[in-house]
Amino acid sequence: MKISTKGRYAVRLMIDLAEHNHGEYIPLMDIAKRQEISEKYLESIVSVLSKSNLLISLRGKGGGYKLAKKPEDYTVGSILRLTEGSLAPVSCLEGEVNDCARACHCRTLPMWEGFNKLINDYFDGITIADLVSGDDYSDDYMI
Amino acid sequence: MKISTKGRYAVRLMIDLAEHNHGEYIPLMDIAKRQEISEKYLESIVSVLSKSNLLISLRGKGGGYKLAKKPEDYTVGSILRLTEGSLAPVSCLEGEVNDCARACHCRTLPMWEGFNKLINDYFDGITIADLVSGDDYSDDYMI
DNA sequence: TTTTATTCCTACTAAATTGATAGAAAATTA
DNA sequence: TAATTTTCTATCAATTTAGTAGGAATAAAA
Repeated sequence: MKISTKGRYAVRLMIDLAEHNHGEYIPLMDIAKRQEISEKYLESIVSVLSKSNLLISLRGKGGGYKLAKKPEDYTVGSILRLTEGSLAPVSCLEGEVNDCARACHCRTLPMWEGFNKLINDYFDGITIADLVSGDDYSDDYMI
Repeated sequence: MKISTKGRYAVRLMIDLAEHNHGEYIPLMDIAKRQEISEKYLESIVSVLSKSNLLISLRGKGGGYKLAKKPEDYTVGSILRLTEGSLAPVSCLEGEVNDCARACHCRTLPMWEGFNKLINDYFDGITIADLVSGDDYSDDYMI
């Protein structure tokens, strides 16, 4: 039950972009160096964010990436759902409809549904703006 | 970010044992058939629960497994932590101390700590007794 | 005592996922 | 035209997940 590096690196990348959010495009290499993450690996992560228009990109000299919105307009949930594929804790909750044959009499389904809601609500309640400040907001994260 | 079959099957196995909790030992094959899970695979899961004394086992004819405690005395959290290895959403929160070099200035650590607490509190608030009844308790699971 | 039923133990394996790496094409600016 | 940067396609090693196989040990019953 782990958040993969894809999701974790994506959040760090978004925080980095928010902390250097001065209107200019920021080359991926700068972020990779600051975050100590391989540029090549970061590339595969940033491409997902870019294709979904969470970021604006520009090729060539002077190019790079910048935020498409204000830091407070990105929830961590939206970033993780994109990069992790889904935040559902069990695969039967991934789609719109639950096509598991056991669903109608499953003893554990309500528990997983409750957990699923808990996860999504938690991460949808945190924005990138909440994370850029150096303050420790841990108390706020505990419901 | 998925709960593996090990954890999910373990919970189903415990529910099955609770639903057939009449003092007799229950052979693993019976559970495997009812739950439609391979007996051989269930074996590897039940051995963890048995070694940790969550279950009482008896070999030979008339043998099998039965609960060591009342269903209401097993939290889902204790079962999942055992079978999943840990419920920590990031590896740096697995041990007693966080030995990640980035920990002291990590922007995301408080968020993961809050999430970690949320997960453990949620599953520690649900017992096997809560799951054996056919009623839909989903509202209770939403905090 | 033999048979039967069961857990317990060790080892193995296929498939999927994770976490990358490599090389080059396309675009943009200077 | 040169330099810089994103974008695209392909590949790959390590790890985890999910499951299988065979047999030894144990206990009860016939």
